[in-house]
Amino acid sequence: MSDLKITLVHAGEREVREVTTGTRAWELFADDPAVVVARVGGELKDLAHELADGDEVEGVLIDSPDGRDVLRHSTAHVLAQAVQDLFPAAKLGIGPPVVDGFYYDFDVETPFVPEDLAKIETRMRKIIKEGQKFSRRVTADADALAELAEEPYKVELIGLKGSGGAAGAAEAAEGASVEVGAGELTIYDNLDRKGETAWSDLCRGPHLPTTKRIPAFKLMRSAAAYWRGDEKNKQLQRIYGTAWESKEALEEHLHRIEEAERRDHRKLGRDLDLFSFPDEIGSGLPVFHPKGGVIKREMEDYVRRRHIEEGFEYVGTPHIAKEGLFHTSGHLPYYGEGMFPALDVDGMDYRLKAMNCPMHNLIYRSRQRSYRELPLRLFEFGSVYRHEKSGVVHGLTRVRGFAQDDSHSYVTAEQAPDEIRHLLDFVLGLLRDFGLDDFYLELSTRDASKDKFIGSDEDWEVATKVLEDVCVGTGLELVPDPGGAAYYGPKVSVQARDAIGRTWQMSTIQYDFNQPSPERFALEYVAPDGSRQQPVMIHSAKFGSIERFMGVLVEHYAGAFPPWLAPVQVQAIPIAERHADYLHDVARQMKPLGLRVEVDDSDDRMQKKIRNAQLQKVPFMMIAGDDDIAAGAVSFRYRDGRQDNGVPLAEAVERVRAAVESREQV
RNA sequence: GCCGCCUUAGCUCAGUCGGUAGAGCGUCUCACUCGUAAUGAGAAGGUCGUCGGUUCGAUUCCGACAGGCGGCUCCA
Repeated sequence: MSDLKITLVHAGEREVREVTTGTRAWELFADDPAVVVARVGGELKDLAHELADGDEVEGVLIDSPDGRDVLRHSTAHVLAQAVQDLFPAAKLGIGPPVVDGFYYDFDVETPFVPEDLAKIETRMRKIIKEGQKFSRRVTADADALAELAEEPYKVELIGLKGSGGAAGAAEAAEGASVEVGAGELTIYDNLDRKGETAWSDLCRGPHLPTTKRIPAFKLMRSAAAYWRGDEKNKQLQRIYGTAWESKEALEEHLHRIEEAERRDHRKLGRDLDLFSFPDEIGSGLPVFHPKGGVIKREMEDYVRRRHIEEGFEYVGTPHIAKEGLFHTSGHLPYYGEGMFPALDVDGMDYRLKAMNCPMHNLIYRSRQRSYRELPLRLFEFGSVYRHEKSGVVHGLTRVRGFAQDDSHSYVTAEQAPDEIRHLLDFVLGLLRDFGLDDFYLELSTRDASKDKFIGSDEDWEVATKVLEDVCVGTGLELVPDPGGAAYYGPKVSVQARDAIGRTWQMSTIQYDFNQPSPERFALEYVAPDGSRQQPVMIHSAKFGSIERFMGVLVEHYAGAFPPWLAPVQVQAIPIAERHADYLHDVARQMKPLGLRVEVDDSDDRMQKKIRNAQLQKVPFMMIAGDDDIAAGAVSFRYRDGRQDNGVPLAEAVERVRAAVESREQV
């Protein structure tokens, strides 16, 4: 029983303590029930971990990111135990923590139904109440294989670990590393009050001390998922759940989900009469109603004007082309299954275009180009059609036909960095004008081990370096995305966070040295010395897709658009029928200014009219009764219920006009 | 594309243990004209997603297809 010196780290302060051999981590935190695991020498350990001389120990709180992961992973174990109690034939997959929750995969004969989830949840509550201990046990591979002989998926994971070490396990499946870590193989036993093993699972840990330390959880849904994330593998049944440090935190989480549902653009699109997806047209093919058309037109007008201001020339290209064009561009061999099948026209195969660049290349190539013309910037709203798999179509954010605000800048290699910088500034300014001002960049690069990328290593290196330098120069957060590049070149995308913190990828800038090459479109320009040189093309989409961007805007604003985008900017509401003419007069003064004003002269009561305008999320309700008319004024009501009564007419008109012009929210 | 669930009036949803259906909101008509989120009365509106099967009889049971939802895979 010699003494050990350990360092206790707490809130940035370090305290050296002497403890006796055999001291376990929990003894340091006995007075703090929020500590659920310990960070020892930088690694998370169970509270039952035995301390060694020189250890640095820090308590990890249940409401910290690591603490929540441990809580959620432990809850996943309880889920698995409950499932195997109720469905003894269920084989275990993996059960990692994920953002806001956890899941566990099971191989079962029949998929789970909602009633099963309710039963499983009840069983889980019982296990939690029993206060089972999570007990760690180190095992040899051979012993683990024998013990888990009835669990084929666990056996597979052990085999992968054996073959490839940590890398093998990491590749086994996203999340599989929680089952088998880099070091020794461990099994966690759940011990009941009597100390008997109630259930066991192969697991790296760490875990909560006991199941009783799970304060709040809920099973969310079940769905199929491919084993190890591979389409070719068997589908297992995945149960998703969430777990939190308190009932309140769980409630808040569920509330956030409700809030996201309230903002769902598919629902708001119908409620606000913006767009629809008629069955008769086909899946993923939206139609815009007049009110959605206003928003779409405002977006288009804005982005067309901005492109012209930034030196782009507006062009137009058709929706279909002979198949050979997409062989030349390289799209067909690489992404053919993403395009709609060919149309036979007089024995010749035509394709709906899935991208605009090949056609812009033909505009470039329509005559000889001089270096004096570069950068040559082409822009259009290109309607493209992509044969998205039936299961992925989603509202406006994943459609089969959409308009890209697509541009291609043809530049010399030397001009490329400046052009990219220029485009990035353009994009960021645009996003800000649409109310998105929290973003980061993602740099998608080639995965050299995959053959879906064309071009030489040197060219890829140069292109990637150019993009990276520009990105770093912005000072924005930069996240790498290895393997995410287009087949023809690396890509930088701007990720914008919306009003409730979700991130969306819309704007992209791509560096392409492949399509201009002699094997493809053989684009050239005449250099100052008279030689023929190959330009670089920079693909760029600001909204990305008009449709997707609108969907995101609907959710970002929860349908309450700023006046400049609002389909109806002013809803005029007479107090009584006799006040309608006055408001029609005011509307006549506003309309020449381009303002979208409607007078509600229906025979509803004015309270009802206000309610309707409120539900339609109209930014300005303009009300007039006897008092207003006598004063030559109107009264405003805003969406938040705020009132501003007796505003003189001239001032009222100017207020609306200024709000629209400044693109501010009201 | 794969797995599961779903599809009844314009919308949200009841309902029929197999005998062809209801409500609220909305729409239309009439009356009412009211100071900041729902005036009252009346009416219209559905081959119960489509096609096929079982059955004396199918909206209901079975199958296929289409569309939707939640995931997985994918996302140039």
